[in-house]
Amino acid sequence: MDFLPALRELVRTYQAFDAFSGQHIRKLGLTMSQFDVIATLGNTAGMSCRDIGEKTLMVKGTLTGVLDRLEKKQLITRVENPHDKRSVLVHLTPAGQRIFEDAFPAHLAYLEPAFRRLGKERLDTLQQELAALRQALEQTGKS
Amino acid sequence: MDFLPALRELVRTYQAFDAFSGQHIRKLGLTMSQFDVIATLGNTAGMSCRDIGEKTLMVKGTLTGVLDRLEKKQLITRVENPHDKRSVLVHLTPAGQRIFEDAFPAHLAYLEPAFRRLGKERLDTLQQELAALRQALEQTGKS
DNA sequence: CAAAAATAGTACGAACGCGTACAATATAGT
DNA sequence: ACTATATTGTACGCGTTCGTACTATTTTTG
Repeated sequence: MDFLPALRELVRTYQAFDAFSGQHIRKLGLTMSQFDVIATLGNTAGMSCRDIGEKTLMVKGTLTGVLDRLEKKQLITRVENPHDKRSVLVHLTPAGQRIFEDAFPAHLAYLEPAFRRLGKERLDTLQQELAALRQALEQTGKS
Repeated sequence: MDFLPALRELVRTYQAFDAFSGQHIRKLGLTMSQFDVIATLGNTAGMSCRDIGEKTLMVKGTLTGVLDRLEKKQLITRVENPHDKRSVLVHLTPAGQRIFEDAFPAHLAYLEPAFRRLGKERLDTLQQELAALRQALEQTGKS
């Protein structure tokens, strides 16, 4: 079975999205990962690294570095979790909150036209087939 | 329009593939990028960096480093192109050729069961929808 | 309760990935 | 021919990504 074309298209499309999205975000002085963390942290009362990693799909080792740079930019703070001294709670600072309120809707508005071109139906189909492939990969990986 | 779920699935699926594929390739002492270059170079009489980059979707700056490491491993060589002194021709060494002949089919065989689970039809659909999304992204990026 | 196993986060090294700048060479335009 | 422009690859810095190892805490178990 010749799955290489589909595979190739997966990579190409992912990269196209990454380029398209990243181009906009870099203008705000952020990286995709940093933006992702800020978007995740918005409208929350603080999250552990573990939870952030789960949402953003970053492994914890990666997250440490991203948080370090966000902390240096004074967009987030790390405070000790009183209930579990192993973990920390990550919060947006007021400056981080401001970026969330400005940049997040702006970025959605930037992305929207591209996805609108596809239409809801095709987008749904795409999502389903992607999920099926992912499951196939994860299932095969286990066995 | 709520495109975030589809977007999220794109990223998750890409990462799932990357993890699944990379896991196998790392056992051969290669990285995905290195494997990609070797697979591209197999059955050719040598290619320029430009062409390799086009096939593997790496930007030239990235490629320089990957080629450096492959050269250090003595899997490729860089020879001057007599027709155009700006460019170099990248070849597989005999050792590189051996890896291509062994690892490339082995890796396809490793990937195949996962894709087989989806079936040809769903795979085709997936490819089409991905291509549509990519075009939408590229079109929107231009205008 | 004490030892063993799990969990949270950090530290670190290797490799990518991208943007920018740069040197060498080719190609166009005049 | 000569200059302006484009192309090829490298150099470099910043940030990400991953795997592995490690410390500090829970949590589980015997």
